[in-house]
Amino acid sequence: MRPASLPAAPSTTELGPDQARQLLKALADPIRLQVIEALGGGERCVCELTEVLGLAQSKLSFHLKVLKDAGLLTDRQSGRWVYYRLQPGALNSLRGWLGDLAAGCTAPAHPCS
Amino acid sequence: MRPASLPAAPSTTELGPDQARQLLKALADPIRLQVIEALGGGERCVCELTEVLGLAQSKLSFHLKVLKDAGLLTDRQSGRWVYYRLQPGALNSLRGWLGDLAAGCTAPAHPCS
DNA sequence: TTCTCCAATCAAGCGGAGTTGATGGGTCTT
DNA sequence: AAGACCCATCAACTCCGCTTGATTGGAGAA
Repeated sequence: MRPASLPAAPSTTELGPDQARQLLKALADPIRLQVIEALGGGERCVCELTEVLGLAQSKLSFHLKVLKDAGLLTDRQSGRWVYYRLQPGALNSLRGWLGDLAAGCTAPAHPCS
Repeated sequence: MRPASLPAAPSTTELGPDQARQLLKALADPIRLQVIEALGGGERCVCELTEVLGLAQSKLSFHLKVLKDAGLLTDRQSGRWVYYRLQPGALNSLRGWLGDLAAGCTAPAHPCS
């Protein structure tokens, strides 16, 4: 059994439907979207995010885990703080996946019965 | 200044965060993803989709409504059948939105306290 | 008209994601 | 050492999305 929890290889890797679903689900939440946007400005520690977003520490930790498990975030511990940072490759992978999905939208009508 | 790392797909319509969330949520379901993929082959009526996907009529109708409300599908009635078809612009809009989101991922570290 | 078929909608039940508050582990300070 | 601080995790609860089965409406067919 692998150590697991490394769903996101670097930059543009082909991701399977499960990983894509996990990314979509992770992004489809207003709080997690705020986290993403807040981290768009750069690496931040949890204590800072709780202030900026006005969230309970427990709640924020829960959503950070969801984002991390999806491969959208990585964390780094420094002293007693934990810094989270975006993993831009994940967003681009999802973009590529959506492109592949959209690529199969040309076909003739298919009369029924 | 643009990161200039991606071809910058010109999104058809700028969508707000609410619409983006709705699209993400609609796509983050295995059944609805199967519907999307099935419709990638072209327009299909509901009765056909129930057979192909092996779903109860009621269940399929529920998911079709979710996808339609999100703007991913359009429907057309012909006789007593209803045909559903993909709305490729929605996928591309979401792609563009993801691109904008990923565009803000370059920033310096931000030491805490 | 009545009957059959297709699809949307409804109500009820179920299950899982999200929230809350408390606890525990880890690190630095005193 | 003890204490303060940051963060993850846990248990209990709420709530909403999904499922199920039945009903309704609409459009042909007999």
